[in-house]
Amino acid sequence: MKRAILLKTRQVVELLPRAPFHFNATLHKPDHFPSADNAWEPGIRWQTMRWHRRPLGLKFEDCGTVSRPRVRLGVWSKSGLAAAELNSLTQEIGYRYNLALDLADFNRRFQADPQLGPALRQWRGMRPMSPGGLYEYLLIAIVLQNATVRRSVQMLQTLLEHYGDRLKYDGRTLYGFWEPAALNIVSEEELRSLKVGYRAKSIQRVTAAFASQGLDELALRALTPAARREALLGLYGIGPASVGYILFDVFHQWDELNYISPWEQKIYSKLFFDADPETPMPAERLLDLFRARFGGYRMLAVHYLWEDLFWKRRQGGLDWLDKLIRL
DNA sequence: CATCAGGGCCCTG
DNA sequence: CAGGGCCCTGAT
Repeated sequence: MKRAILLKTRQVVELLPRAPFHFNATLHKPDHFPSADNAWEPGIRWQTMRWHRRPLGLKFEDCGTVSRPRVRLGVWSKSGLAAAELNSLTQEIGYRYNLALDLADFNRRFQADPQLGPALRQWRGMRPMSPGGLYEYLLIAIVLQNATVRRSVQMLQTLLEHYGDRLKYDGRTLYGFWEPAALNIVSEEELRSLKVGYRAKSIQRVTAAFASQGLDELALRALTPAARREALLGLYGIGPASVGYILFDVFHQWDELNYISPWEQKIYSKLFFDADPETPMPAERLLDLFRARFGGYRMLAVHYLWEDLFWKRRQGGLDWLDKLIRL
């Protein structure tokens, strides 16, 4: 096992998200598969992150309320960040966790929706979030493809163990994602030996896009949605399902919902039509419903109901859902 | 034991 | 634009 890197310098920043802000429903997504780059307990999330090549350990602590939100962010590093670095890091975290997102229009518009209204009240102030950058998300999307959840978990774990950093901070040891350049020199054979299968080629080519072709996440943020989609679809191994997730989670396109995969189709059919998962509604019919009911915020609306469902699943009793997830 | 499909995507015809 | 093939794994 790799030796752990000790992140011994801690710096603290106070974050003030725009109210309303729901700490736990923002900082923990029960539908995400578990991975060793983060940990959560109510009121606290630990998350590793690489910023300007430095491996960091983050700790978010809830120190406020939904209407008076305050988050203490601990930043652990090897030797401390300069003020400008800490500042740019804080900006980026604000972006990735949508801390400044104004939900007023969204909340107003759907408060009376018989299905969405109650979820908006229960999870008032929840935002989507994506702790990693585009590169990390692409890797996660690739290991999700055509695999059961358990296998996806295994593939990411193996990749983190082989190419990531073991980071020790705040009494925990978590893995940090590798720098694309560090993986760019690895052969397809070596990757295949880690049992990622045919995904090895996608991993290599996506990594090369960052490490040697200069793909720039910030530049993609500045593109129009259509150009951004096209650029992402141009990446080898990235198709409509992965792009849909990325445009929403990484690029914050709240109305992005144009593709429904078969397993999601079953869940949506049950949620919105109470249909038996064995005989789901046609995906087109679901998409029409979303357009009509949630237009402008299609995926954000569905995100609230989806998270609500997966929080409920934690309490147990959703056998039909457990069967569809098959951990 | 063998067979099969899974939280897709690429490539071919 | 439909359909076959792809790595591996656990379920059947």
